[in-house]
Amino acid sequence: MGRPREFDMDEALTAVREEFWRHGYAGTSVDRLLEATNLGKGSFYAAFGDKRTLFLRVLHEYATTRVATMRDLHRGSRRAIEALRATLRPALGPRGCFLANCTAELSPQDADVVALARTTFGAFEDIFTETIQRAVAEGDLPRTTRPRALASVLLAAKRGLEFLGRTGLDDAAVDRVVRNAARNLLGNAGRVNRPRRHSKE
Amino acid sequence: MGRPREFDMDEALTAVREEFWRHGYAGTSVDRLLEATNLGKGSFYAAFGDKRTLFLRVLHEYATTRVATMRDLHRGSRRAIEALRATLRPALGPRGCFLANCTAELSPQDADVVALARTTFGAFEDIFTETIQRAVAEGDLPRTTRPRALASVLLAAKRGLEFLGRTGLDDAAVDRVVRNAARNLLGNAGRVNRPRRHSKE
DNA sequence: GCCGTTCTGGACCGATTCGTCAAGTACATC
DNA sequence: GATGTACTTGACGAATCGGTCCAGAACGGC
Repeated sequence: MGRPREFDMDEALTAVREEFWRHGYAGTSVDRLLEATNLGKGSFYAAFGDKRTLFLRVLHEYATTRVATMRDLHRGSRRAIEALRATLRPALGPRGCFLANCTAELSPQDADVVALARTTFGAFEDIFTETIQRAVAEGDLPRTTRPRALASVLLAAKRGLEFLGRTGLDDAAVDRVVRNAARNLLGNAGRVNRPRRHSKE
Repeated sequence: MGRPREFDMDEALTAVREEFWRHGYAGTSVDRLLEATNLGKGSFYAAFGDKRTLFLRVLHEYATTRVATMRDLHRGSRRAIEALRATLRPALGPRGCFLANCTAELSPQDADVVALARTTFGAFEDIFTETIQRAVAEGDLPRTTRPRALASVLLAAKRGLEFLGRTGLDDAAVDRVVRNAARNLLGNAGRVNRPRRHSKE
C-alpha cells in the first residue's frame, strides 16, 4: 500500500555509514548525507528521522556485524592460535575502526556511544577468551595461561595496533609491530609459514 | 607601544585546548571558544587567526609538552623498568589523549594532524627504546630483548589501554588489564610493591 | 596632553546548519 | 479508474556557522 520507495535501503545505509566513518559525526552534514545517498530532504527525514538517530542506527549495525564476523572467524578457525594471530592484524586500512573513531570523538558527551563501545569490545574480549581456552587445549599456549587476562591484553593491543595504522605508518611497519606483538603475547607455538627474514632490525 | 592585551595568553590557550579536547575539532564552535576564553570576536581573531590555525597551535603545544614530559619521566627514573611500567598506566582519565582523539577524528582529511601524530608517537617509541636498552643493561629485561621491537609493541599497548579507558571501563578494570599487559610484555623482573591479591580472576 | 598603536566588544555578513512542510507523484487495492 | 497511502522533491525557516570590520578604549613614547 502506498508508493514504494525508490532507493535501496541497504545501499543508502552503507553510504551514510561511509560518510560518518570518513568525516566523523560532527563533521558530517545532512546535506552531505543527502548527496551521498541521492535522497531528497523529505525522503531522508521520513526514512531515517534526525541525524543523530540515523547515526546511532548505522553505528549499531556496524558494531553487531563486527562482533558476528569476529565470532565466525574465531569459531570457524581450525587452530585457535591462528585465529588469535589473524585477529591481531588490523584489516581495516587507514580509516581505522568506525566505532573506535566515534568513541574517540564523542566519548565525553555521548553516553550511548560509550555504552555501545563497551558492550561491543566486551563481546570481543569474550570471544578472545573462548579462543584462548581452545588454544590452551590444543597445546599452542602454555597451561599457565590465564585466558581472560590474556584476552584483555590482546584486545588492548589490537586497538593500539589499529591506531598506529592511522598515524600514516606504512603497512610494512605496522606489520612488523604486529609480528612483534604476536611473538610477545602469543609466543611462537603453532607458527606456520614464517617467512625467513634477515633484516637488521 | 599600543594597548596591552587584557587576557592571559596561557590561560586562554589552555581553555581553548580544553574545549577542543572535550568536543573535538568539528564539534567546537568559535562561539564556544569565545565563551570559554571570555574574549570578544575581535580580540580572538586578532590574537589567534582562524579556527584551524589555533587548533593546530594548541595541538602542537600539547604534543611537544607530552614528549618532553615523557622524556623527563624516563630519563629521570632510577630504574628503567619502573619508568616502563609507569608508562603503561594511562594517566589521562576518561578523556584520553588529546592528540589521539584528534587523529581518530581527522585522520582521513587532515594530513597535518596525521604528520604530527606520527612524529609525536615516533618520539615516544624512541624514548621507550632508550629506556628498554637501559633496562636490559640493568638486568631487568632479558639480554635477548630487541629494544626497538618491544618499544613498538609497548607503544601500541599503551595506546590501546588508553582507549579502553574511554569505553567507560572503571579504573579498577583498566588497572587489571594494565597489570596483565605489564606482566606479558615486561615480565616480573624488578617488580616492587606488588600487592598480594587472591582474586578469582 | 597629544599621537600612534594595539586591543576590545559587538554589529554585521553570507554561507551553512538541522529540520519542517506542503504540493505533487506513483503505486496497491478495489 | 477512483481512492487512499506512502514516497519524492524542493522551498522555506530559524538558528548557527566561521569570519570581517569598525568605532571606541587603553596604553607607551614624546
